[in-house]
Amino acid sequence: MASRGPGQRAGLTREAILAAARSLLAAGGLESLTMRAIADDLGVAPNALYSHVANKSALVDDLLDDVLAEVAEPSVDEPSTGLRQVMASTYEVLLAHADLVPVYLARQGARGPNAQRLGAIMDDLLVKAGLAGASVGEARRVLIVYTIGLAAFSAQIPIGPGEDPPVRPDEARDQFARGLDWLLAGITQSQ
Amino acid sequence: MASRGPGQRAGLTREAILAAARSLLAAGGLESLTMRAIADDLGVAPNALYSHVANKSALVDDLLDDVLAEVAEPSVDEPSTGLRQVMASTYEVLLAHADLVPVYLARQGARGPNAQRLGAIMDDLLVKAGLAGASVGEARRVLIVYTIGLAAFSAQIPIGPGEDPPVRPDEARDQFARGLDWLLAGITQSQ
DNA sequence: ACCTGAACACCGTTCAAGT
DNA sequence: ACCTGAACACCGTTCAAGT
Repeated sequence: MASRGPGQRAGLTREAILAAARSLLAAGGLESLTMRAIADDLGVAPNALYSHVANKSALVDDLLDDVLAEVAEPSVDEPSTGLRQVMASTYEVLLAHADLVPVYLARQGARGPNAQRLGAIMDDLLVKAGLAGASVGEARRVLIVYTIGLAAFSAQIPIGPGEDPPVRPDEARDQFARGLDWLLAGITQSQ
Repeated sequence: MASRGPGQRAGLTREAILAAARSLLAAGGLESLTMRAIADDLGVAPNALYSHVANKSALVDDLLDDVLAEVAEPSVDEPSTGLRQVMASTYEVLLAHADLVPVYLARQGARGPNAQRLGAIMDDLLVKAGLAGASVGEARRVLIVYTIGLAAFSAQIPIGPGEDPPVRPDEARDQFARGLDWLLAGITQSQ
């Protein structure tokens, strides 16, 4: 390591920091995501990160919203089908980033631009399904909570009494789809 | 503080430690629950706790299962009503311990004796409702995930896009009940 | 068996200084 | 503006010792 003195640039970027955070998360899970580890991977002093990120919390917020960019928008206008598509895509994206799911749960649950975009899409479909007023927001929240919750369950984060055998990915997917159908049936038939 | 030397008893108990942990949690939330703070409240050195608790993780596990002891068992045999009762009671108990809800989510989600007991009760009701085989466990997990998820949402832990006004307790309760009805309708009608 | 003092190996974050 | 060194105020946990 040819060392830099103070004032010498390391070419640090916000995007480079996020990338390092992602690979750290993928490799060692949530508990290995520390500012010091990120700095270490980038060959930089821990406090150098604070020139590009306000604090760890803001960094994690960015991480969470970035993932939601991968969620596919529905390809049809029919409400039930459309909702099934967005929620299924969200579920798959969350499973693909299983290490982040506990963060969505414990933390605020993403409030960035991508979360906003998906929320608006869901609301549109719910209105098309005949919901109005407060029940639109209610149904949206129920669907989101259900999806993150099931993703947490499928992502090896055991919930509830623990005798059950470990869930296989395809079984988890079926289970998610079945519960989602239950919910959508209840939501649409209640109008 | 008349100080004790090494070897002198402080009258420490596992139950006293749990009580201190609970009040710390109630006062300052999850982030104020540290081994050192517990020790401080009990007038004891931090490492003294390790004579009564294996580690912080085990302590939190006990905390989580203790809360579930408050959940009321259903008073009727009719499956839908019984399930509505257990889940509603669980929801209320979780809301009464809002500070613990993120822990249920992020962490394993309780595997102690009380969690087992409630799981068995739910399974009984689901079987009475006509479910069989794998769908019993599926339905139970869906109901548990939904209940903890909605409790998290109601307990001021925002989930999803964030324009919504803060949810009032009674609104949250209504929302939980509505989604639960959706789920139960879907679960029972699918048989 | 139960507790203390001291220490280890960490955290996130701030501050002053260098270029 | 971007980075470093050093430090602050914390963590959970372990180890050796005292009674």
